[in-house]
Order: sequence, then C-alpha cells, then structure tokens
Amino acid sequence: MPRKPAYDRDALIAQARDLFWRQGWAGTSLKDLERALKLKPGSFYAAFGSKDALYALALERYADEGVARLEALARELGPLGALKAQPRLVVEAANAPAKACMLAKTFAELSAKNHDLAQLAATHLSRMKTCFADLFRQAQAQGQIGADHDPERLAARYQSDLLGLRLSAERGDVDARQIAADIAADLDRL
Amino acid sequence: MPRKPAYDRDALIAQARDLFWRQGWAGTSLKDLERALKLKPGSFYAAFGSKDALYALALERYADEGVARLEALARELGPLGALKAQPRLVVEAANAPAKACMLAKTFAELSAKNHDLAQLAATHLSRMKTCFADLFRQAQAQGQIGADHDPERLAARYQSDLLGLRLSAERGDVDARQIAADIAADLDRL
DNA sequence: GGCTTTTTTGAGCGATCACTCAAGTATATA
DNA sequence: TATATACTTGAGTGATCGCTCAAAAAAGCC
Repeated sequence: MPRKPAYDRDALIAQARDLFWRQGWAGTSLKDLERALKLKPGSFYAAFGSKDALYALALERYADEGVARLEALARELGPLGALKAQPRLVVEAANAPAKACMLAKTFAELSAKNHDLAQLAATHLSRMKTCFADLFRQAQAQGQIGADHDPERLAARYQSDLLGLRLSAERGDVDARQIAADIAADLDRL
Repeated sequence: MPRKPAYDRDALIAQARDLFWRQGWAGTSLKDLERALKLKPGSFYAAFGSKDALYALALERYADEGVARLEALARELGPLGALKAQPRLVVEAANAPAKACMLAKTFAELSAKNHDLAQLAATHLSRMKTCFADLFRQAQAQGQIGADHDPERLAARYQSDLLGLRLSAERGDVDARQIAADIAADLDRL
C-alpha cells in the first residue's frame, strides 16, 4: 500500500559525498544539498534525518570505496605494486570531486571542536592505515621489501606522504606528478 | 587630543591567528573572536574592518613568523641542518594552537569556493616553498646533498611531506615523531 | 575645567543557518 | 475504483551569522 520514493538513495549519498568532499562540512549548506539532490527539506529530512547523518553516510561510502579500490589494485598489481601505483592514480583521478582526501579534510575541519564527524573520519583514516600496513606486510612476506622494516611505521609514513601529496595536488604551483613519482620511487629503496 | 585604543593591536592579531589556526575560518564566529579578544562588535570593526580582513592579517602573521623561524634555524644549523630539524620541531611544538599548518588548513577549507583567503594562503605556501628551495640550493652549493637534484623538486616534495606530517601529528593513532625522523633521515640519502 | 576627538558599548539589523510540519499528491493494495 | 499509506511540497520556525550605528565614556590639548 505504500508509495515508493522517487529517488535513488544510493545515488543521492554519492552526490552528497561529492559535494561534501569538495566543499567541506560548513561549506555545504542545506540549500546546496537540496539543489544538488533535488530534494525539498521535508524529503531530505525524511530520507536522512539530518545534515550530519548524511555526512556520516557520505564518509562511510568514501572510505568503503577507497578500501575496495585499494584491495582491487593489490589483486591486480600485488601489494607493492598497488602501493607504488596509488600516488599516481590519486593525482591523476580526473573526475574526482577533489584531489585532497575527504577524511583528512573532515578531520582537519572539525577535530578542533571535537565534532563526532571528526572522530568518524579519524576512525576511517585508521582503517586505511591498517590497509596500507597489511600491504606492506604482504610485500615483506614476498621479499619485495627488506625484513628490517616495521610495516606499521611504513604505513604511517606512507599515509602521511599520501595526505600531503593529495593536498599538494590541489595547488596550482606544485607538480604533484613529480611528488607522486618520488613517493613511489622511495618504496623501491626499502 | 585623540584617545588611544585600550588594546595592543599586534597582540590581538596573534590571538586571532591562534583561534583561526585551531578552528578554521567557518569554525570561528565573531562571537568567538569578541570573547577571545575582549572586543565588542563596534571596536572589532573599527579596528579590523571585517572578519576576513583580520583573517588575512592573521595568515600574514603566521607566514611571516614561519619564514623568520626557518631562516633563524638555518643561520644556527646551516641549510641542511634546518631542513632536517624542522619536522621534529614542528611535531614537538607543544604550545602551538595546532600541529597542522594554518596555510594548508585555510587552503583546504576555502579553495573550493574560490575564496580570496584561499588564494592568499596559496601565495604564502608558495613563499614557504621558495624558502625550502633556497635552503636545498644552499645545501647543494655546500656539497651537503648531491648535485644531481633539482632544488625546486626537492622543495615541493619536502613541503608536501611536511604538510602530511603536520596533519598526522593531530591524530591520536599516529606516532608523528617516527614520521618526522623518517623524513629527516631521507634527507641524508640525497 | 572645557572642548574636541576617539574609542567603547551593546542593542539590533537583515540574511542565512539547520530544520519542522501540515497540507497536498501520488501509488500500491483491496 | 475506493481507501490507506506513504512521499512531496514549501512556507515558516528559532537560532545564529557577520555586521552597523547611535549614544555613552574616556583621553589628549587648550
């Protein structure tokens, strides 16, 4: 007996993610969302409950797809290959809403006020770091990098470099491809 | 015959810089500023004109002091010494309002909307990059690093790593000192 | 002390914020 | 086709945003 919604919820979350990713939390108003998602306030709140709840869904989606993409890359190129390819891929992602990492942007914007979304972003960043560590561990097991390295430490440094790279990639006066190449080259010296 | 202001303008700019640095542009309201600077709205606008104008002054101050600190460090430790010390110093700065770079935070928050302050932050980031390049050039001239390196490229990578490090330093699940040590160690292999 | 000039004060402006809700509309079942 | 059950609509909520301005207070000069 009920009527079905006229929208595709998954597509709306993806659109919201793109908007939030580009413009940040405070930089994206409900008017922006209503316009982009073509949803009136009533429908918006019926569907998602609040701006923050939708942001949380968007963050989740962002992180899930990031992990999935990395794991697919590792299946294709092997652990070290994936780690070496990732910087270039991130910089060259032409149709992404932004180069910078949405988790990092969210954390940077909201951590000072102890916002729940900052904690959520931090959790997902941790998850990504664990993925990196796993790949370093696998590469080590396969003898692709020296046994005298701590995978967790490598992962922390690698993720840090990647966050810097992705911010740099938004600048007009920086050649991010060079930086990406240098990060990848460093992995060969391990 | 005129009356003198009761406040120290330079001190107010420094306080505003600390607030903006921690909380960002949108995250810092005029109420926050009025409370921190102990200024009623009228005095605030008589002194600074607008929130954005004060933010610009704060950015300027931040960048100027950053450059000055780096140059002083280079006089004390030499060019390569300064570059190697900087990561550790940045991570260990205990009384700084935040670990992350204010220029990077501003740029990340505001560049999507083409805000003037994002452009200003980008300009100052460029300035800092030039400082780094100069130090790499000096280190090269002194034979401390190989002649087969492009100082501009080294500077871009170094700054990118530093921005990543400083963001990582705000996370609870990352040992930023390890990353800082690893960045410094990389400079010895040039 | 009297006058001028400036700063300080704080109520309050219009705009926008995230959000609500009652009325209108469309759809799936009976 | 009639009814029940959602979904859609958009005017409107109180709160907060950056900011203005006229009145009150204070300091420098005669």
